[in-house]
Amino acid sequence: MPKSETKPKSRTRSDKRNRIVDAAISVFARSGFHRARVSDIAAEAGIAYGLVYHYFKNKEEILNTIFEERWTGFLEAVENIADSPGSTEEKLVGITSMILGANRVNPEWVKVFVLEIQRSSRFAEPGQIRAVGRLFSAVARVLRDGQAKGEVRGDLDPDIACYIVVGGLETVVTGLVLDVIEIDSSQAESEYYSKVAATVVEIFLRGLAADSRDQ
Amino acid sequence: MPKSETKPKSRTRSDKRNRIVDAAISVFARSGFHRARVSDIAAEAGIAYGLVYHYFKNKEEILNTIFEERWTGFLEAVENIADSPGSTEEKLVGITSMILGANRVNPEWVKVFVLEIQRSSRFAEPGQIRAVGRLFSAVARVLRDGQAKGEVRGDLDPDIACYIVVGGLETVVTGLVLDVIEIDSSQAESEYYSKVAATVVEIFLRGLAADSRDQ
Amino acid sequence: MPKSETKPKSRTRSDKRNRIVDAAISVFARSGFHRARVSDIAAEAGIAYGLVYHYFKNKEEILNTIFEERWTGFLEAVENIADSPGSTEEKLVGITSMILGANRVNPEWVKVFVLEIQRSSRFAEPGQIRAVGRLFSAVARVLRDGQAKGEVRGDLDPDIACYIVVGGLETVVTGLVLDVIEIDSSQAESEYYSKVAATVVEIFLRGLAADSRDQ
Amino acid sequence: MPKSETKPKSRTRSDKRNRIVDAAISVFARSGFHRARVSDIAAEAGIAYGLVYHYFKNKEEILNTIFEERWTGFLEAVENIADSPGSTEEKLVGITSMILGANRVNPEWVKVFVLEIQRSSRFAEPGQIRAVGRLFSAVARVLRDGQAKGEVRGDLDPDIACYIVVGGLETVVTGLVLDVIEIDSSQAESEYYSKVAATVVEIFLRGLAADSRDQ
DNA sequence: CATGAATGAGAATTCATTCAT
DNA sequence: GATGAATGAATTCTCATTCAT
Repeated sequence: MPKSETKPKSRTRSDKRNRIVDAAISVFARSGFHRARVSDIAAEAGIAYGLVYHYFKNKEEILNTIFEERWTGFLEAVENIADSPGSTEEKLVGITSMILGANRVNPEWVKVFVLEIQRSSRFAEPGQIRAVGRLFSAVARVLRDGQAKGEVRGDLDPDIACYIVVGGLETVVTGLVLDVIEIDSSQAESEYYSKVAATVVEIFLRGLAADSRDQ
Repeated sequence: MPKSETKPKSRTRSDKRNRIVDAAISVFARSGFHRARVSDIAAEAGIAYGLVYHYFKNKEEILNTIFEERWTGFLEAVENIADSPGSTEEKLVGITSMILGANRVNPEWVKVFVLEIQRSSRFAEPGQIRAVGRLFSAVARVLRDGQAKGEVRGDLDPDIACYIVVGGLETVVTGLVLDVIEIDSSQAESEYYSKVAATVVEIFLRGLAADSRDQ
Repeated sequence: MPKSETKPKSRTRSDKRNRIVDAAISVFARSGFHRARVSDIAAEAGIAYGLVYHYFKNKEEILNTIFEERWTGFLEAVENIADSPGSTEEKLVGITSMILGANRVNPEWVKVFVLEIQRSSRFAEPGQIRAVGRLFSAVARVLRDGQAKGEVRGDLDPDIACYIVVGGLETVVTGLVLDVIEIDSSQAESEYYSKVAATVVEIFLRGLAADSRDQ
Repeated sequence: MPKSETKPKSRTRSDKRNRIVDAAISVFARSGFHRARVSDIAAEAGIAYGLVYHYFKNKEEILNTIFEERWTGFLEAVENIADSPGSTEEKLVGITSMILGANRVNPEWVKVFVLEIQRSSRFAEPGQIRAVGRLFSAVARVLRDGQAKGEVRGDLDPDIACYIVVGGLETVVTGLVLDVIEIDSSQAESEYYSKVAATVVEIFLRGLAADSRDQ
């Protein structure tokens, strides 16, 4: 066989697979999971659509893969922060920055996670609810630790409060994802994100009320 | 003959139409918009397949109708509270209670709104983004008014803060909708809702930090 | 019965019925039989569409009615000409004028006949083929009579020739119906029709060849 | 194992596509475009339902394809004759024979063209009206050239006369297609066609009138 | 590994027709 | 006669998934 070209045909295996996952993220972000066609994903990845079925059992498994492979890494980073020795405020700032940062670096990924994975029945499925639940748990743990250290009020239920923190953050992110929160063009984007992060944590920690600090 | 009770028959003309909308809410809540079949809705409503198309142009229009006819009423109630003469705290408690209450009275409606309408392309459509935006705006107005009255810190941007408030609330509601927030069986459900409402408003106003009050 | 108003409620019966037929002609001309909805016809007639089924068994029967009630009258007029004592040329001019005239007076009717009734399987249905056939037969009779009188060449088969005459005419009419034959704006419409009629008969009688007359 | 004869399998890639087109012609000829179901076409072609949509966007596109792919070839043959150096009579005989011959060789194709494509809105669509118009134009050109050469009377408008020629021919073809023109069983079919062709051209050139030649 | 032709279950939608009022 | 709500069969079209090459 004269097929001895020097083409770098190595790591072909996971190369294509990753391209499929990346393409799926783009397409899911653009069209949503249900509207996305497997052929769209293949076209975006530049491969034949039959190949998708070499790497994935079906369309749903792509979504699961996005979730498991990418979310898990993200989650571990969050849990690292949650279980670090810092103060509650430091931890919340860290988690908030991480989430907002993810949105800046890879908004499509966040969009898919926020709009597709979390929703639908998947949210309620054991495997994933546990995975999503880990985020809530991490935040709840931060709060509980804070209570133990006297940094967080003891009269609040951390298992409820964590929903407020994660949900508040998520909606801000959603607003950014959907371009509903308008970014003042007079300020650099990165500055705006800093401002948002500061606002978010400030509200969670010190609250909206004027008297809470002034008294 | 006990036939005298089966008699009323078609009374309000839009009797069937309402039954379709109600059925759609149930089915959408159960299966999600995409998975829901028109035939499911018809079966749930106890009417024939084609009648759905007598009243609605297509499946999507049912979703829009749910949104327009029911969300608008809800929104007006929220705006009434926002524009009432009460204190910021009273208003936030009012709005929070209203949202949590809606979830208690008609959880399917909230589920459809939270999981279906808000998502999909609809969230981004002018008409509806504006309608959804009205909720955010109403909360932002409450905060701005509070700033003017000195009840809310002046150093926070209400247009960002409103996302945190609405989002925090929404996620709590979602948690309740999806039964992820477990309700301690030792307490009555209604008591639990009160506790949740109090916690939510407390966090938004006074924050999580212990020192914010103690100092 | 106190219903003694002086409203001219007489001939109501066929009044509505005729309105349905007229409306159907318009709608069929506009959309074609298959695309035409019964509700379109009812709307055009200004009545409830259930009423259509009072007067007609189904949609097809409306088409048949148009055919039978209107075509028959037209056909009798043609047959009258065919069986009149005039010369062959006079008869052909008469028939041609009648067809072109019908198109001027009621183009929708002609359009429906040309495009809908004659086509489709109906052309082949016994009842109608006979009725359509009567037109061909009438023309064939004119030609046969002409042969007997020595006005028409005896070497032509009238049963084939009649197709050429009717078909040539019909296509001219179709061209007019579809506005494919453009009418020179410099001449009045009525003059144009006269010119067309003259051309048609002239061709049928004397042919296209220059030498046929010149010799 | 007798499997060696079932082997050929997919050869030309567009093998199936052509089978769909051929099947569609048969089904359209049998049932008409509107009555024809896509499933009928698939069954006739011996392929799966969905494959039709692999090759064609929708049912209408099949009709368009029949038109474009087959009509164009036919048209070019007609135009070749029209633009050849022969006499007017030779050209008309050539075109007539071509049309009658097409009907003998592939009556279904002619039937679909005559009954389906030409009708419906298609006749009025720019692209196709132009294509159909090319047939009329070709005949008009033959007549105009004949006038220039003194073979055709100069007092006739070729733009009207061409409708008569094409239309006369078409109706004869339609009569044959629909078996309304009965073929005398005493003569061979091919002879009959010759007779029809001769009659048609004879009428167009020399006309029906006895005196046109006798004088 | 790759390809994309082939399959067919599913779902939406249309609309002629019936029927209770 | 008149109305239009109600019915549901019929069809088109989509697209995930399989499979032969």
